[in-house]
Amino acid sequence: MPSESELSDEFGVSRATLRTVLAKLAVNGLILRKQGDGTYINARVRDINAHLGNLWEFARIIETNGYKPTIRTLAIERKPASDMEAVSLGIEAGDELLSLTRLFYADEQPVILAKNVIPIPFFREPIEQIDGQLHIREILGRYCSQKIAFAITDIRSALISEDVSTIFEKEMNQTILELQVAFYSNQNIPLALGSNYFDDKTLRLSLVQAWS
Amino acid sequence: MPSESELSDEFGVSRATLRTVLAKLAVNGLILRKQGDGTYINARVRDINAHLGNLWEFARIIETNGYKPTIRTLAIERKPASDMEAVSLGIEAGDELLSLTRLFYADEQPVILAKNVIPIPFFREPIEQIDGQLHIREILGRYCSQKIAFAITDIRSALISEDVSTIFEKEMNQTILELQVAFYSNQNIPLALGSNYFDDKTLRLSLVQAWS
DNA sequence: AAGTGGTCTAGACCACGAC
DNA sequence: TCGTGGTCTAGACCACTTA
Repeated sequence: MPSESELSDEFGVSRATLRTVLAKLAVNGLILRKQGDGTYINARVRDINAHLGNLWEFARIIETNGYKPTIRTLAIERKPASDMEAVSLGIEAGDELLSLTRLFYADEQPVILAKNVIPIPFFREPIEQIDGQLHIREILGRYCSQKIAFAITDIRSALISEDVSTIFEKEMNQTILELQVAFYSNQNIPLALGSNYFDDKTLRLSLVQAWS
Repeated sequence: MPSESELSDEFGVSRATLRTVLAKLAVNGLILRKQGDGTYINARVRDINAHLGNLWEFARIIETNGYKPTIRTLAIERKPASDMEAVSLGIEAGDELLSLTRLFYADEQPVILAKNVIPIPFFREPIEQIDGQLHIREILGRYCSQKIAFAITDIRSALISEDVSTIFEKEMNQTILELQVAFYSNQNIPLALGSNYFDDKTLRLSLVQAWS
């Protein structure tokens, strides 16, 4: 790649500004930087699916695995919060939640079952109009005026449960990945929870870490 | 937290320098920054185990799960590269590898079985002297003069295999996490591979992602 | 020796939130 | 309105690689 000076000239910005951009590419390992040498594009990382800034963009993960992603909304409904959900969300058990169940397909094969819950009080608009194709980040933004600042994910292995095995058309005794996510605002308020069942026999879940 | 100006005064550095430090804390979600308001410490994230810059510091993960970590070296030996290893490492099948098998304990309970392989030609020192307590990064640094620039990890679920179930003292039919890692230099040269079997019933594997 | 990225400075203005 | 973080500039020097 061209040097920092050349690039900053080309784009008409200062070198400091350009460096902040390059730094963001570097933490994802998309470019490799060598002092005294130059900057190189990392082809190996370019084709990896989850860069852990977009771990929850399932459609993108499916796509980079080489499949055509489609999303089917299985259910949008109200339901009371369970004890565990209430604790995680900092609300009372029994408080109303919006529950959103969606199924992601890789080509025609169902591969990710995604269940999300959002406390009803966050909604500023009637929940009947929700577009099931949207990412949680967009749903929280559009309908709740909330912005996700960070997310904490627990990754577990599990035996496929009966309902999931039916949906995925897999035999029991198969294992899957369970991704339990909690999304928070920059006020540190829990905004939403996600329970995701990931068919890791069909899709690769790859993460990239880079060090400076 | 004090404002950027106060902190830069206190430490006697420019505000730009201070901001690069704060930015690193922010990508791990350790601090939350609000324009027009201030910077806040994120207590929720502080106690999480894997910040994905240190996903492979297993001892640290065990520690933040509330256990005392200990490492036992099961084997340090030479062995020929399998076909798959050869492809991943960009060498010929049959080329010699150093194979390092280690077992991580949480208190007295074995929880992570870590197998690593490094091509023998990388070593600049006799391999008999390797300290089994070291992190791969340190082993590659000290004995091979190689620095890890980035790593790609595949996360999978699996049924516990017979040997692992014996080591972990678990019943068969249990599931575990399989973490397949490849480490690369900033020349994009594969340096080492890791196959890690992670008892996710005992340890929580948590990841944090933060957005600006 | 020349060119690269890494670090740092001392300013400036803007967007935003709280008061 | 004031103070915050977000963005940006135009320079400087250093550490390092390559030739």
